[in-house]
Amino acid sequence: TVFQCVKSQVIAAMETQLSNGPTCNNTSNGPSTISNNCSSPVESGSIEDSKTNLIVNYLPQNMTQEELKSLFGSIGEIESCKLVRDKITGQSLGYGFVNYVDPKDAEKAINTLNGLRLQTKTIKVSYARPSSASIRDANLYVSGLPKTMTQKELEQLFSQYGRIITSRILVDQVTGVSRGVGFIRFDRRVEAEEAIKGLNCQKPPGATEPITVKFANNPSQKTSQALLSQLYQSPNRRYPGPLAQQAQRFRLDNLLNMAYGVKSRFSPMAIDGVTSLAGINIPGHAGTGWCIFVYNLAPDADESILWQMFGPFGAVTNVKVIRDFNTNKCKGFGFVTMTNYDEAAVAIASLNGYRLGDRVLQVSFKTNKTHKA
DNA sequence: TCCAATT
Repeated sequence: TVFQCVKSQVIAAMETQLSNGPTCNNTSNGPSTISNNCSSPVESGSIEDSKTNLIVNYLPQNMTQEELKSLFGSIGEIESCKLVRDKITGQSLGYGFVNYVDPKDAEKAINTLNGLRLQTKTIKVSYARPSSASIRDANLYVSGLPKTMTQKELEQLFSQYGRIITSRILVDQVTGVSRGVGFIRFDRRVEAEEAIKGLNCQKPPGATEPITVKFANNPSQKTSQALLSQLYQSPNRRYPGPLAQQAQRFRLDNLLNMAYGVKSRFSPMAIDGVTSLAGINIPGHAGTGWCIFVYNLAPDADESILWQMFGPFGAVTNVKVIRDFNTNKCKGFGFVTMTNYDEAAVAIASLNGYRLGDRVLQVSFKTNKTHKA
């Protein structure tokens, strides 16, 4: 069976060479990392590790850098903030960096925002390791795993080769049973290389078949290749003169739309319902989104509770707890701004009457009162 | 047989 393992890899390598067709994978789920895999300065032992710089993973695909800054800005003053995007398509790669002014705010952000549910994702907030080539391309793809192997057992098998940053076993979306494939991300590439040498084509303890261990594909590269491959097949690719450029741009937009549901700022499809309604006086609509009034918050309520309540319903661009100027305690209400009307409406319908502690919340679109009653 | 983890 070891021979079969090697043979299957040779065939797989051939197929990789041959297949450049478009792909569409929108089936990603949230993270399922066991244990605390945060890279803290203490764990990595380097005195030079930043205590203010955070990496944020598993962000929703449609989340913008402004929304990221708004979310983490509710904790404390931000020095800089960056959402990482694909260099070619501009698509969010689902992670970003937040650098605080005060290390205490970075710690607070980990404690309050790590594990926050946003739409279909559960975000991960941890200290960013110092950027270096040695930590890149340290992700392994593992296949042929026994269906009974757990994530913990997978980590135990690989942990002898280095520090594991994340691990995951893919499961059937319907049955929840293991698909026998997974991922292991090590702290360093050299650790991943050693794990391949030690575990590829080997049988895990108790297993009847050997596993395959190799470097994982880079999802962002795959995205770019699929899109460029389609662009290359367009009829006017041989004459990329001035006239063709607008069409190319348009074509790329349509490809992005079809493949990923993207509405880029160049596309006519970016003109959605909210944009076309701008200027019309509608309750709760503030031009930049839909403002929601939240009443009956506790005196100690803070912004994070609003993010936690409204974030799962869709794109939230801003939250604010109204506080007494002198006591700094919440005056019992706050506001949430959401980008999309539909998501705001569902959030209101779901959260109005919601019991938070011993209080029943009142949630509605903000009304436009010009004077006090 | 592939999840958006290093600016």
